[in-house]
Amino acid sequence: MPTRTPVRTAPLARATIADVARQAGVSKATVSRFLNHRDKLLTKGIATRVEVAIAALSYSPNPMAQALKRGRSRLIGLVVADVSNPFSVAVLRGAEKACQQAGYLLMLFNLGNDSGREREAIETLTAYQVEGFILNTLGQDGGAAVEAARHGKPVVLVDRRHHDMRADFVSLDNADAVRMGARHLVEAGYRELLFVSEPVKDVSPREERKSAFCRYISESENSITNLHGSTFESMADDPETELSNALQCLRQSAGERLPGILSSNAVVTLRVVAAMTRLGLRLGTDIGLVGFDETEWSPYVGPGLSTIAQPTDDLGRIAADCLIERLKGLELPPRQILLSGRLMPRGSSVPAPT
Amino acid sequence: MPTRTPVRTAPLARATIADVARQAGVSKATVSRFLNHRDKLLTKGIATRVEVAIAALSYSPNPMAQALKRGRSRLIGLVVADVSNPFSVAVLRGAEKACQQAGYLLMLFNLGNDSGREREAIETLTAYQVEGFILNTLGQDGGAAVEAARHGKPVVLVDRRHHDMRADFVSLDNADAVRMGARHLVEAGYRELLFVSEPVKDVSPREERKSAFCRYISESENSITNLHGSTFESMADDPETELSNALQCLRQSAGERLPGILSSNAVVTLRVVAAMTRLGLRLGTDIGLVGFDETEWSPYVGPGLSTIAQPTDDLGRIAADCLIERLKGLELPPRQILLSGRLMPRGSSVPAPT
DNA sequence: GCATCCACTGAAAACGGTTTCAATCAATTT
DNA sequence: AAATTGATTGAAACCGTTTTCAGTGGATGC
Repeated sequence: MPTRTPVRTAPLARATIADVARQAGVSKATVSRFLNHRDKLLTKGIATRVEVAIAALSYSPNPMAQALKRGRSRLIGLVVADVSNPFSVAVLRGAEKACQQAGYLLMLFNLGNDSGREREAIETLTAYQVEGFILNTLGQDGGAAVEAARHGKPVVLVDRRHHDMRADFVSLDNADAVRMGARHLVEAGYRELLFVSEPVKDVSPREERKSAFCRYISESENSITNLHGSTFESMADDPETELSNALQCLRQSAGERLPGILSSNAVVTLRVVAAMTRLGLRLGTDIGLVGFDETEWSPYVGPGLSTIAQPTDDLGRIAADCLIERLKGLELPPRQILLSGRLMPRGSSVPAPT
Repeated sequence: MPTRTPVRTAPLARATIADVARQAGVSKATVSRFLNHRDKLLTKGIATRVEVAIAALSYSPNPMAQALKRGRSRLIGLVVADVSNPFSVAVLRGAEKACQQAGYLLMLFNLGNDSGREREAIETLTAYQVEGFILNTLGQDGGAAVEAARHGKPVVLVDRRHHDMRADFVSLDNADAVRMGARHLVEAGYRELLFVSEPVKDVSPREERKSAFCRYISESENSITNLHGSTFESMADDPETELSNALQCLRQSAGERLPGILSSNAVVTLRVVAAMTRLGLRLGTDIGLVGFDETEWSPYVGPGLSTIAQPTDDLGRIAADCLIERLKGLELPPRQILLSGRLMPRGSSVPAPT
């Protein structure tokens, strides 16, 4: 079936409000009033005349001109650390849906893990008159974001916190999630625990997860016999061999204890899996593994990866909703919204039957 | 270390060209000339006066106003079938990089696999005066895109073709890639071949891959003894059980031949893996598998997934470059750019040693 | 019957840029 | 020395909206 083509040939240039006014025999002001206050202000007869003119020309107002005049653009800026990170994509999807429902459009800026471009991102987006920001950024240079906030644009932070900024913050409850993962490993029988993360630097979720892990260990050392924990940050230059070494060390220091790993996100998890594969170690039986971030492939690598699923769609949606509330004029001290994760136990945290 | 704050307090409202003109003691026109024709037209003294005024006010022109006046927005619309598809994301990354280098900004519209929103996407994007489109869409309703083209906006198609549209087209060389994958299975010893795809409908890459598969089979039946092939499209409602049944059938009709599967993209691949896991079948030894789309997790599911890697970054980059060339005024009949894939052989296409 | 009020509507001024057109002025030509 | 030229610059119009301000008319109050 061929696609049906419109009956009239579409106008080559978009119709403007002046065209509509002429067609309806009214002034531009009247057309504008029809659009913005519907028929509250207009005589019935005139209103319908405008209506048919609009339909006839299939007119829709130029958002650029609207933005210029009213200073509002119906645009929301989303700055994302790395689109190839499934977490960011999931947040994007959630935020997008919420924005569309509220009549906003998302303008995406991907940092590609290049922290230097954070300022550039925010400046570009402000130039396009975005009304607010959803930031999931590297945090190296909070300056730009602070400046945005000072320009009066509301900001919502997702996952990555900036302590020196007064802004809403939406995130996984990292402390709770870490506890959940670690406790699961312990209950499964693993006693020599290792937390593996990318370089912590100042990236807030990494800090929080790492310190929550340390806290869990020191809190549990007394009640759980033979428990031991340590942490490892893979360096940027050669994570492969480093990680292999770390795993070897882990097994040595484990002695007769079962070693188990808590990895701080999906890419780290994959690196751990890679290292174990290289070393010929079996997931679960040789080393237990629980990783942050549930993905569609988690069930199928090795015996299944145990993960801590983040409510990514909710995070994105709630972030967008927060922002939109602020745009509607909500005045409130900065909120902090923490959502809990969900443990997805699978084969990678099941030790060999003794 | 605290973030350094600018010395002067930043202005609450963005500086306008009028502010700069006043500060420099010149007219708006002069400032505009400085911005657009640099110092080609201006006296040295005036140019520097404008320059310092701009720096002092940290002025940058309002893109909305520019877009309104010149009718060009430095915006490119990217419509994507589904951001959760890693292929789309990879294309997005490539396109984004190319756009940024050329001074364009990408405006993303995600269809979320909802074909009904294709028209909405294009209309929204044209409303924002995007100068051109990169389309990776469902193809159900090419009408909107055709209309966009008629409005004079250049369009580049990625991966999904619309036969009734005269536009540049950038894609994987599907026929070649299918041949590569199928031949690999055959050379590994698999003889009962099954091509698994999502519903083909009118989605061009699915069509192309399916028909290329059939062509390969019929061309090779003579030269390769005992070769047999068939195809399967998973339906929308219950792909799980259907696929399980299909696999059972495959093994039955295989007889003593080794069964092998060619799957049409990453999500199908994962479904196949899931079905095999449910049925207790081993990848490679029980059924061979080669799947379209390389991902970072391919090496780690089962014995490693054999894949056909698409040059996704290149696809995105080239698409963007094509579009930008058109925007610069290049007049040429529609081009068709096909890039070849790369086979990544892994354990899932290695039969058990006999 | 005339002044007052109200409800609608149109003309015009913004918004922040770009571009055309005209004006100025120094330098050159005659 | 007067006229012509060319290079710079400013004033004003315009892009497509929204919004203020003023004006029109009919309905009401006396």
